[in-house]
Amino acid sequence: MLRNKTKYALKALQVLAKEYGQGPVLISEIARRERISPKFLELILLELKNQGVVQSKKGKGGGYFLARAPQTVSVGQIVRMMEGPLAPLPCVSKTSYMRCAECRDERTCGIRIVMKDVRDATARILDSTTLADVLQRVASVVQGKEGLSYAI
Amino acid sequence: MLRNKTKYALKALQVLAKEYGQGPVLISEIARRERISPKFLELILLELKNQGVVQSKKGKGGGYFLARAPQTVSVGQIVRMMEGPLAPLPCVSKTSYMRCAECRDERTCGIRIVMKDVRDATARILDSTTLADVLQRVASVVQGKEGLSYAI
DNA sequence: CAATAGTCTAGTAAACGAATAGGGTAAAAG
DNA sequence: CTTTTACCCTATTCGTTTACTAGACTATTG
Repeated sequence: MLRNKTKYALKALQVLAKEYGQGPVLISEIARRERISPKFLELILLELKNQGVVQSKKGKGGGYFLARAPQTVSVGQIVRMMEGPLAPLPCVSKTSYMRCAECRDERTCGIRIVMKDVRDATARILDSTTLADVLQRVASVVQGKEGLSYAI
Repeated sequence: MLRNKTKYALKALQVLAKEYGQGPVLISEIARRERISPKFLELILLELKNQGVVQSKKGKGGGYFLARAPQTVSVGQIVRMMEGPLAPLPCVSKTSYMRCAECRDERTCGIRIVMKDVRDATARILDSTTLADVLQRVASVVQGKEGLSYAI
């Protein structure tokens, strides 16, 4: 499960992607639109800024905006920033591999083999989906092109 | 990331799957083979027993054994038991759906659309992989049929 | 009955998660 | 140049979870 922090980061970036090229957006505006605690969101945006994903402007007319075009920011990048590796186990992570202390033979660890598949599938999806893609898929749903709902 | 508890549960079940049909295996034996704290493993096996995945026998010649054939126990079942839903967000879980409190319109939430894909991919892999499959894939690696290693 | 081996309840130290608090600093308006 | 607007940054709180550890209890076997 993703942390709230990660979910909020993605929601905020979705807003900034939508407003991309139209000047800065206030923290309070994002918070209002996504119903997130403004103070908590501030922390999150600050972290995204330190990671170089967004930029900010102070004073009147200030706010946050994407540092790069929405087509160049993948969901995978953001999730890794906020959450750490995508891999279900550290021993299958490509970006921050670590062996399991107790594992005798990594090569023949069945759990690892399966979890590597999961990691690869997750990475394939998240790394190939950009903020622009996300906006487009939302637009498709609104136009009734994509799956309308799904059974709980 | 999976918890140690989940990883240990899967490792223990892998051992029990290998020994399936050959009588009970001692907690201490599993702990030794997988280098897990025996006391912690005890708690985990107890939980698996209460969930009906394994059975036990007390006294001399006792130990734990699988309650069902390895072909009928999926990794997905075990992960859900120990970890909860596979879904990265509660609003895309099929087994324990819950809406996000702050979400205005779930249907047009971009994050949700992407995370639903991740959930589906994960579930497809974990629910279609049984303990027997895991053993077989390990055997394949030992025989040099499957990917020998992969770059870190 | 003694030895074996699982059952079950508690406890605990450390880390984590989700905020909240509040003063600091830069930029623009007047 | 001072006020207002907004972001900047550090610290703290508080409840929950994680990963164990301890130890007494109970059933089975020989």
